Amino acid sequence: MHVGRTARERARAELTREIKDEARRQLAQSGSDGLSLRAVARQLGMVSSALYRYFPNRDHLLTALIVDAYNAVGVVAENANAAAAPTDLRVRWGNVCQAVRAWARAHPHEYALVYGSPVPGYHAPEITIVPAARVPLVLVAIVRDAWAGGALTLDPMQASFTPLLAQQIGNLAATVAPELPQDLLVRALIAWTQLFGMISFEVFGHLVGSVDPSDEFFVHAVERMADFVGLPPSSQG
Amino acid sequence: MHVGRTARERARAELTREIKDEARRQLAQSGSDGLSLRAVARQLGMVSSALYRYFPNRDHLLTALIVDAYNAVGVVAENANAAAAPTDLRVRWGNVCQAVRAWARAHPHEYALVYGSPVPGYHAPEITIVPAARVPLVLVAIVRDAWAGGALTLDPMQASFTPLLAQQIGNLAATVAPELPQDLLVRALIAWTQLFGMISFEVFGHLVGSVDPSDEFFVHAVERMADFVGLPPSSQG
DNA sequence: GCTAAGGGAGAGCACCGCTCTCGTTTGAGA
DNA sequence: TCTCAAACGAGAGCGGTGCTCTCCCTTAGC
Repeated sequence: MHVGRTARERARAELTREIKDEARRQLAQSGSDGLSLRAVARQLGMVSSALYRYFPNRDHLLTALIVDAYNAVGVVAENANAAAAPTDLRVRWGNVCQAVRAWARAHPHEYALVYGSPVPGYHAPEITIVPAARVPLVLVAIVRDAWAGGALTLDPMQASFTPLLAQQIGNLAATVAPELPQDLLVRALIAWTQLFGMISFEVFGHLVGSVDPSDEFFVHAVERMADFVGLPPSSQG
Repeated sequence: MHVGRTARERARAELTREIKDEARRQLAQSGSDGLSLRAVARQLGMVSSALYRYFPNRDHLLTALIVDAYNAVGVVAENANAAAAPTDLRVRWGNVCQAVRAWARAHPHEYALVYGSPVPGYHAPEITIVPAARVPLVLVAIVRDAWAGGALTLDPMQASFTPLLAQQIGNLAATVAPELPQDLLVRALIAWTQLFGMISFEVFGHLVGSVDPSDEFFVHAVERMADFVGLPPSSQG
């Protein structure tokens, strides 16, 4: 594996990882604003300027953490999806939603880094696109399986799309789910935004006055959105 | 009105307002991280320490801006609701959602300040609770009117609530909509989270790969969520 | 073995939030 | 009307930040 890697290269890779680990540790404690390059360097026993050999500036370090966070929540969602019987679509759906929520609650600052306000002056670089798509792709995969299996409890309707929206959804479908009726893809998108809206409200404290703790509201809403996309009742029930 | 207000008191009130205005100006340009007390003071021709006579620290200034932002979006929602015929529930619903989205797009940094990641170490003080409730209260008001008028297109079901959730919803209903079936209130909550999830995704750039520009997706989703809560078709159509 | 690139240390710049001290101004009560 | 405490602005200063630049040592490839 590490053929041709010199000692210097290995040291660089390792230090890069250590910097990210320490940065993630501080991020988890203090949030992205509290993440200080100087503090990271201090913790690693080096001087702050040395850190710039590995990351050109603070934003690049944050970007690396963002990519890692996207991948972390993506893996969690994929595993949750794979843990259920492939034919039990509703359990898969519920597992994925629960897994994303659990990850968000366990890593609120990383969640905020990714799904909260973008860092000022910061615009998501291309590197984040693929990892960012992992969770929605899992959700779409479930809907695709439901459609392919003829299991959906509602008939997709086509009529009500404006031309531009139909085109946008068509383009999106072409890359992620060509065979899926547009109506279903739109419903999945809506469920996707609802899921993260709900999680964000919980993690950021907007549910405190209404449904907090929100565990039961969450499972209820997830079921309702599973209804909304047309998933059949759990085969196990 | 200003009986008993000394010149000093009036000057203090005015300067406090000017500080907030200038802070809001900088917030709109640079985001909350870019908001600097020193820069605000500089712009106002005073020295930074003088600013601490008016706000004990940066967080208090941010809190004032948060309250203002909640009220701003709340007013916008209330006006949009009032602008439609009271009986045309779906138009009211659509107006409110569109108004909130428009405000968010026009003031992305203020939106991020309120609905994005909470500032590190910052926990929403009580003063924000009432202003924060204005938008959801408008949504609930529409659902209440629909229920009171017998206009809803679906029958609320009661069965599927767990005890804790039923209790939470009951408590919430007691303070905002005592006569509303719990099922309807839950549906409104879900629609509320969907609305802000969708707006956050748009403002924070998470829809770039899928439905962007998202105007038409937004109106479609709003209609779908109006269906979801059971609002009847527009009486004007 | 030489040389160029890689990498750490340190000083320094301009900024930040915040505190403290020191005069000045203001306004309310004696 | 005079007094005196409170309110207020200016300035210096502390410890922190991101980032740059220079210096010097080490490493790796020719």
